[in-house]
Amino acid sequence: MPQLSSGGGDDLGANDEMISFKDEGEQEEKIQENAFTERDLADLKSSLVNESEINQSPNAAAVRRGQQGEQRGFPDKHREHLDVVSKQQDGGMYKSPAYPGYPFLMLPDPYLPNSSVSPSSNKVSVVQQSHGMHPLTSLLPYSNDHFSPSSPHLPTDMSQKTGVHRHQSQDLSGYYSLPPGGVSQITPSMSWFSHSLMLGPSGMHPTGIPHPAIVPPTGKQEHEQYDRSMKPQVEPKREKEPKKPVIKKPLNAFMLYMKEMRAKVIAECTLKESAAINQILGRRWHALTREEQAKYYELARKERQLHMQLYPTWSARDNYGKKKRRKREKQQDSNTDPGSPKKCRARFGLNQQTDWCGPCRCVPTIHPTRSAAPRYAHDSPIFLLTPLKCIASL
DNA sequence: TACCCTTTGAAGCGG
DNA sequence: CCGCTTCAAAGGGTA
Repeated sequence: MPQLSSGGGDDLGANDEMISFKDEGEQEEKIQENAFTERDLADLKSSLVNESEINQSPNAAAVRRGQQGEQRGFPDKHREHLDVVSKQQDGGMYKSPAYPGYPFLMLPDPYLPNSSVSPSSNKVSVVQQSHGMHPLTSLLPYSNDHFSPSSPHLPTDMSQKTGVHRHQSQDLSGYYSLPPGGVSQITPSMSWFSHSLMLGPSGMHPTGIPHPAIVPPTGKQEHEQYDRSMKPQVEPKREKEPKKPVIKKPLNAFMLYMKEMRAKVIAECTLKESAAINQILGRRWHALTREEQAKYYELARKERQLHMQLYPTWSARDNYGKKKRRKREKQQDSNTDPGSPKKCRARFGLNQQTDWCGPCRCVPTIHPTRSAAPRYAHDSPIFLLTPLKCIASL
């Protein structure tokens, strides 16, 4: 349990981190709260999953993955629960002084011309709640940050350029507010893509608006994604033979969290190495309260829904093999020797961890067994006995 | 230049 | 169903 580890078990992390965060006091507060809210969060996450599983959507999203029984929707019962959460988030965590240091409140409103900008937040998504916009939407890489009419990233001539009437711009104030009838009902705010769910031959959104998840199939694509893909590009070259763009995976909750918080962590600790930053972010992620995590889970879920709507035929498998040989493959190769500490959990089982090798017991992240990832949010390691306990026991 | 590192979560695959 | 793998972001580090 991360909360446990954050209370005392995370000492290891604190030691090796050698960094003091501004939200330490805040975290202590959270720890107390977490002591009795873990199950609530589990329930919440479970409900999020259930919501996605129960409500069948008759539209393209359902068509896309209906065959695999994937179901993303919102039964009213659960949505009410979500609404409560959402209200708590909107009115609570974003406004309440209980989270004085929460970055969202510290970030300037990007739509205010004189708004001061965080020194290192140029690239980070900015969450803002004013203007009737859902406070979470701007975390979405392909949300208002790119589509808002006042966004500096938006090529104002895009619609002219592409001949697309972007009537949806104003409606994006609530793109991800879920319709009463569930996801299957495309909200007016989502109608900007509902009129044409089918992708063009190139995978580009039919509107001509480059979806942030679409990246050029070049080698650089991995680092030229959401943000840059939205910038106006004068590229007569690409007219030649547009290769099939790569549609990236939608970001999960933690990725959204990282995307938002990276700049803050970098600013606080002056680290730049992403591996180290990500370690910190991972610990912070576990230290988040249930509301805070739920926000990102919900956001990620909505992003998946949007992604599903935009690319009904896309599959995560489409991007398999896009990257080069991975580290784990090499590890596997090196682990082919019989004495290797491979798959101890599979060999001995959870009940016989004493038989596990050292790496299996105490190296949670780099060992292959880490890949036994929870399949659903409610099975998040937060709520399960995870190798993190090894860290705490060291 | 290409890959590694590092994190969590989602999805796909194979047994 | 379970275990495992891959990919998603990011950018300094490394070969």
